[in-house]
Amino acid sequence: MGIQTGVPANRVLSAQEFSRPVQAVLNSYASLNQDDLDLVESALIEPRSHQSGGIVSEAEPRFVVSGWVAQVVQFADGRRQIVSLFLPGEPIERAPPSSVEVLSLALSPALTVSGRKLQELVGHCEGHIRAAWEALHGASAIYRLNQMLRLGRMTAHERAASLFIELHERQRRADLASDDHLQLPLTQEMLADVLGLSVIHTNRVLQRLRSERLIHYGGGRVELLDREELSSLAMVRG
Amino acid sequence: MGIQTGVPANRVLSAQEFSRPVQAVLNSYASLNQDDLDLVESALIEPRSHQSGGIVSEAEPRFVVSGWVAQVVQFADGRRQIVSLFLPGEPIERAPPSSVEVLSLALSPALTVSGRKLQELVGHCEGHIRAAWEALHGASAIYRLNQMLRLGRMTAHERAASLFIELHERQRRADLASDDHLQLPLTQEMLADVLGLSVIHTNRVLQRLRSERLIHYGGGRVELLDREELSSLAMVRG
DNA sequence: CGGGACCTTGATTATCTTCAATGCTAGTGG
DNA sequence: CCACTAGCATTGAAGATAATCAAGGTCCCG
Repeated sequence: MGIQTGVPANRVLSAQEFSRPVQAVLNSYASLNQDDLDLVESALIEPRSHQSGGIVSEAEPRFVVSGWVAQVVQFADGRRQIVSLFLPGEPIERAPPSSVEVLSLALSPALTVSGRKLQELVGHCEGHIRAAWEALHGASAIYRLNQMLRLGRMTAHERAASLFIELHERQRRADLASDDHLQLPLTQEMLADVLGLSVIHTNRVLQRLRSERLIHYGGGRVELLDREELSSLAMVRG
Repeated sequence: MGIQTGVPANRVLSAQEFSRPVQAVLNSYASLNQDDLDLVESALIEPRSHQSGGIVSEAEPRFVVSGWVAQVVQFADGRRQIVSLFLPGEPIERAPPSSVEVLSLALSPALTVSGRKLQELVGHCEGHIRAAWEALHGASAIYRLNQMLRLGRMTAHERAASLFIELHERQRRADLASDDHLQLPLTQEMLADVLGLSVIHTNRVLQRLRSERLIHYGGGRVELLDREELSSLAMVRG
């Protein structure tokens, strides 16, 4: 084997355990009945665990179960851009075969499962689960669009607000966030690579958001103190 | 009918005429035989013409035949971002159903055709035309990635170089560009909205590229005077 | 000739990056 | 327990990059 793309999860994990976030996300798009939930649980196979910084194979469709995965582009001169993030419950997209190398990396210790079998089974289904599957895969296009708008036309301050609002919503779908908290297992350097900013400026932007009492930041979590204001910065509305 | 999404082309256009760029682009991905070319010609239907600034319907898959089409996001405060461009021969992507409104607009007077029938026919095909169809639709993911990298990590100077290199390559596929020229039917304001820059800065970046003798610019065309240097700015290599 | 769309210029300000240090905390080995 | 280290967060100062403001200029077209 050439590149390390994760190892079979050594601890025995119950299928129930690692299918929960995927179930929750699907359910958030179209409510699933017990049969659907069982289908998901039975179809998610081959858990693999990835060390922080490890490459996640894109050879087959995989879902993130825990930890965060990102598509990263690294330039020759050291600049790096995180093109998209994949959170627990979300499918890891295949990178386009491009002139630049795009790698899917685990940003923290992570666990993924194969969605190959689920994809097949859902292909033969109708109804809610099919709709949920399609909405789930359509969502990544929305996140990409948001990311494009952040990088293209928003100020640093707005970018951070927009990202936090989006990440919060995504985690709510996976049932992994409370009303006003979200997990953020990223160093400021990684955050900078998502936002398209220098680490130092990222740090100052976070400080400003804190001093404006819009967020609490620290310990790998963010608390949204003023969703109104953050949303308006993110231009979700006017 | 609510929104004007183009009118049936009034002049009688030969199918040959408006299928040429699509044939050329497909052929650039996997060389087509005469049967394939005929298939494309016979399957492209319902030409519609769009005035500059007109909305292009995304209700069904359409190809651009002439003129440029763009996906545009407009913010409440006037900021605008062109998220992606569609050149002659290329398929217009469907925008994700998102919280922000994304419109496909003709940036110049444009002509489009429906690819509905072609999509169906290719679905039953094997071989080169199928491969070409898939490569064609995969290409848009690459262009999106390039756009993301431009906006995220490149300087204004690099962004412009990268865009011109990309547009030149895309036009070459459609057989619409010579070795070192490309069409650029955009005002500097539109260019600014693609590059994520102010109009004024865009203007200065163009001047710099001219003064460095990397391009000639004007008359809706760009001449690439130093592809080596432009490519290296675009970080296609080193 | 007047108007409008587009391009260009200079001056000023804001935003963001870079460079160079410093602090903090957790882990490691003596 | 105490250096010692490594990774991460923070700070200040300086400088580059890009936005904004305010005019002009050009060209085309009615």
